[in-house]
Amino acid sequence: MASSVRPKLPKNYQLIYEIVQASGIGRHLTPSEIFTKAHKRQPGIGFSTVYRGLERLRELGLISELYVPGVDAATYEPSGPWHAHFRCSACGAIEDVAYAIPPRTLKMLALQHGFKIASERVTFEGRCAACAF
Amino acid sequence: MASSVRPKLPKNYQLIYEIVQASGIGRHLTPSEIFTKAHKRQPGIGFSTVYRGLERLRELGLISELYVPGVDAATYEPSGPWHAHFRCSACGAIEDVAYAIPPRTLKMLALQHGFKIASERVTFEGRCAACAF
DNA sequence: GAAGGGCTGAAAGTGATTTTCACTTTCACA
DNA sequence: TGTGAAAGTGAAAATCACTTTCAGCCCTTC
Repeated sequence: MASSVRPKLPKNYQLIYEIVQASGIGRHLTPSEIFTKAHKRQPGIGFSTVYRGLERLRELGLISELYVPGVDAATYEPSGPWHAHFRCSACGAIEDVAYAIPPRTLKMLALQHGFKIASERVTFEGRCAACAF
Repeated sequence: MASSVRPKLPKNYQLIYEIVQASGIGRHLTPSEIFTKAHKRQPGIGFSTVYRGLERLRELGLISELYVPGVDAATYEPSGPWHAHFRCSACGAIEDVAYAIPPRTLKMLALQHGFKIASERVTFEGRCAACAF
């Protein structure tokens, strides 16, 4: 389905979506970075539109939002398979990590505590390869 | 060691520490809640002192900081054994969950990616027992 | 072609956190 | 016990991310 038709998406939202897509999985953009990029392509676009767009796209599941401790802005990335994130406490880089908590474990925890788990967020912190030494 | 001597801690920081301790593991306080409590015991204490104290205590590893998506203030809890957190998307409650990613897994991931993991944060989201139905 | 809903940008508002600054307290050591 | 340096302090202002509001525009639908 790649860049399949999405006829109902207002063009500004489409633009935002493209920007986040273009950044690729593994890059993580803050709203203001997105705004800057969007503004280049569409001068006159407003801040609020970017926020609204991000919210909408998130609702639609097209992008996902990510809160990383130590970064006070939310960051966005294209939706993709579940994965964890790693943040280097030295250089601040954020890396994707192919890891998800096993479904069996989730089920067990949910059962134990009596709640329903809809999503999980896993973030590691430490030093990346470049800063590790 | 319980409330062991910590001769080097300025008394305001000590106070903050006590407040967070007193809240107990599993309770999660925001800086402004902490400020309010501190202010009762020590009228005249300033906001900045609370923030500074929290920062210091965190550096010392005496308390831990927790960012929960959907809550825009940081929250603090006494340091304790590693555990995950669960946030109910309906009522906003935050629960502790006794879960940590197995050390073996961490080691493997670290090896794979070439970084050193110092800490992990795991947050689940969904509906708590009360809201699940 | 008119009605109505969704979308828009600008600007003001909100609330958490950080910074600044001048003053006070604490501490190590002579 | 005196002394200077370093650390801690509170108030207020600044910053920063984000949200809300509002009046106008555009595009679809009838």
